[in-house]
Amino acid sequence: MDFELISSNGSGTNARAGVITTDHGKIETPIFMPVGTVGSVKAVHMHELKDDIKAQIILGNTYHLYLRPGMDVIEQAGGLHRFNGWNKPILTDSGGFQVFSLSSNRKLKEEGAYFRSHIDGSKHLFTPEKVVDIQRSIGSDIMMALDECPPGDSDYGYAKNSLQLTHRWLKRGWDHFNSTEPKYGYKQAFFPIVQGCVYPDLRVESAKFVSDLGAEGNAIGGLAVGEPVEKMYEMIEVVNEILPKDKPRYLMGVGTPANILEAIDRGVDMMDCVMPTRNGRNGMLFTRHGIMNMRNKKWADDFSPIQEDGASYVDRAYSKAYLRHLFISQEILALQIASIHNLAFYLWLVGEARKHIIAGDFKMWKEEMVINVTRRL
RNA sequence: GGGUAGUUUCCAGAGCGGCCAAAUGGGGCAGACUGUAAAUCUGCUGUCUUUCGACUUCGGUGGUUCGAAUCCAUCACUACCCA
Repeated sequence: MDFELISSNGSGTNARAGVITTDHGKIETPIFMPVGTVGSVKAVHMHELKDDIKAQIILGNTYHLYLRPGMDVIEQAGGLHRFNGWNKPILTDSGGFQVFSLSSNRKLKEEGAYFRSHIDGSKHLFTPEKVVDIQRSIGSDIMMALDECPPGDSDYGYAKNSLQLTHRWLKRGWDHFNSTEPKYGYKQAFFPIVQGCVYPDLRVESAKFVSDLGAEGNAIGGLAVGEPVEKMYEMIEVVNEILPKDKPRYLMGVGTPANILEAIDRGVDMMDCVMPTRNGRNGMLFTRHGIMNMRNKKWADDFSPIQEDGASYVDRAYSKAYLRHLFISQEILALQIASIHNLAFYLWLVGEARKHIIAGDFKMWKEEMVINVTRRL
């Protein structure tokens, strides 16, 4: 994996534009990465992902793919790219987020995280090494370290202990990564993850620890997990002050359109989030003019296009009234339209951000766009 | 023409003398959702009131009772069965 910085040092902003090159193609940053947990971006076909949404990289999840269909199937398929038909870059999360989201089904020990499967209750152990092995089998272009993602309201003591465990795991995962080989003939990168909750000194310590590994890219985790949004922005600033400038920075699991713009402003290059797909399936549409809840009655007789100047063909192919009807009728097409729309918007948003970074007027454009995308329509 | 069952808040449907403004489901209205156990979850859904609470409702009318959606009489209507 290679990262080329094309533009940075804009006035009043730390925003950067760059290009990541992987064996499955290039990624223009800043980039938003649609989430395809079990190997599928929910409700969206691969051709829509490529041609309509213009996704450049998608996510998969180690925990979910390991449980189902299992590594034997993925390996027989020749890796996830061949299995799901996505021949562009794939990044896999390690299962670290499931340490957080499935906290009632897991137990943390020094050796790793013991999970009970949410599917059948069976017991599994995820170690930092095993998670690397699984991601080797999946064949993701970028794999993530196993970490503990503590809740946003964790106290300092918990955060400190958690961070130390994450760092010990990180060292083990990194060593294992460096002593193993890819299975499918193309290169894989390993991203370590900065933790430390909302405590600047822990974030600084973690950012230094992570930077010292010299990985090809670095991630910021443990944000947007319940802490105030201003804390999140502060932590991004603290961490990006330390993370190497010549490596991509990946802010994990963020966020709203406004969050994304603010993160880019603070020097983040990569982001992912379930929000455009999940909230889309639940009737929420993000646009450059504001947010629409498509189930609201006010759209019932609004026959104007979903978004006249939208980034996807669905924006002009269907009306607001029709999309509302589909949601109210619980038609599966509603979920497809909303998912395509939201993802296309997210990709458009980061694409525009990139243009404005290169043009040098990102800051001004961002200030205005943050107001627009936050508005309720 | 005869018989039987029934008529409850938007719909379906509980309720069988006080704990009923009335279960439950649906529908409706709104909200939430941030490295996906989510096509999910939450709230509201007679009127008035910020709350407490007050008021008007269970086909119509008239009774019984301290008290009726619940018991009685009668009228109207609906469904099914037999002619």
